[in-house]
Amino acid sequence: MALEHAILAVLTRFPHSGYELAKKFSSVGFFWMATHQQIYRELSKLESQGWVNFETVAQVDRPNKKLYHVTELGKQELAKWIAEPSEPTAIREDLLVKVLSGYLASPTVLAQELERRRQIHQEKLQFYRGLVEENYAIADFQTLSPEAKCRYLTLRRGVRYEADWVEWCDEALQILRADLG
Amino acid sequence: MALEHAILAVLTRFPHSGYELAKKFSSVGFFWMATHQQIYRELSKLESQGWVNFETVAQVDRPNKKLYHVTELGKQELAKWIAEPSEPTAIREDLLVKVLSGYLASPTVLAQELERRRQIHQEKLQFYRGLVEENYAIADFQTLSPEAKCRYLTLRRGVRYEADWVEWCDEALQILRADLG
DNA sequence: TATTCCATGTAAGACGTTACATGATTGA
DNA sequence: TCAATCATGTAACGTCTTACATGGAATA
Repeated sequence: MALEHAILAVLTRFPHSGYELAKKFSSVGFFWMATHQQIYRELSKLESQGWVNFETVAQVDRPNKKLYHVTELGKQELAKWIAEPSEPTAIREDLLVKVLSGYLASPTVLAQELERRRQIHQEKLQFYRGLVEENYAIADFQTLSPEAKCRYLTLRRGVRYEADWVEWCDEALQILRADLG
Repeated sequence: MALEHAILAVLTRFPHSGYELAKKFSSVGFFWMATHQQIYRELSKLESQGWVNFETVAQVDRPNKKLYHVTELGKQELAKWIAEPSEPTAIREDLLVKVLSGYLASPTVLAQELERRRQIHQEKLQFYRGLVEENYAIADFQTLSPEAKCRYLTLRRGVRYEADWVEWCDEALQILRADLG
């Protein structure tokens, strides 16, 4: 399971509350999706394993929060896990099932769905590209610290992923367009 | 849930036994992963909903099998489901969590993992490209039937997906290489 | 006045993974 | 003789999703 390790990875950079983690893990800007319920449950487990601990931070005009930190044990666990080989994530994509059997529905319906998906991916792509420009507008990536290189590479994966979807949607629409009459 | 619809989609083309479906849904050549236990469970559900039915086929020298067919009701359900909008699949990729916190491990370990992944994706890519050459070695895709177009497009998605991973692995290895000493 | 944001949780159910279970046949 | 293939399932457990629940502060 990588959710627990994804949380450790985020907490290694900065301490976060459950609420803050939940926002990160549900935003387009992140490559691991999880709901707040998953986060809170994992945090309890991580704490009972001694991989994280928390301090309660009192706040004025808003609820107090629990700020979680990674422990040394947590960092060791994360490093250990990184060294283990892992398989590619199984692909489970609704849209591909729909395209495979798309000839059963009207061509218009399928084309609309592809247009819609194209737009979603286009928006994510622009968001990611904005992050690249803001944070990595440099000529030589070798000047980055190892940590910054690692973060850049995950962002780069996001850019490629979304761009690839947009291009495929365009291909698909072009091939299906002739059937729209 | 798309597993039930993925099964309907496959059965719409040809009748399959649970065993045959399980092979398809666990192979590299398919874009929806499921174990045989999931398949058998879903088939029972689909049958009690009246979306599929089966005939028992007696075989010599090997166990009998249940050959499942889609019913009219099942086809209608599939067409209905295609028309509903669906969101992109949430990304949950171990490797990206590892890369994000990769600076905590030795650079060699991370590079090895990336090499390993590159090879996995390269193999899948070659497999998909082989399928394209075998089945769609044509100049004009407009000559394909709507059904064949749809099948080609899912395969095309696979080609793009694997190629994109390979290229990203190369980028990542190039950027991380300097830290390997 | 209604909605969103902050902040944390419980509970139920759907879905996915891993292990267990059987048994004949075919090929190395 | 050992492993793999064909063929179908049960059981237990782990993970994910969806709904329910609370309550003050800020904003529209």
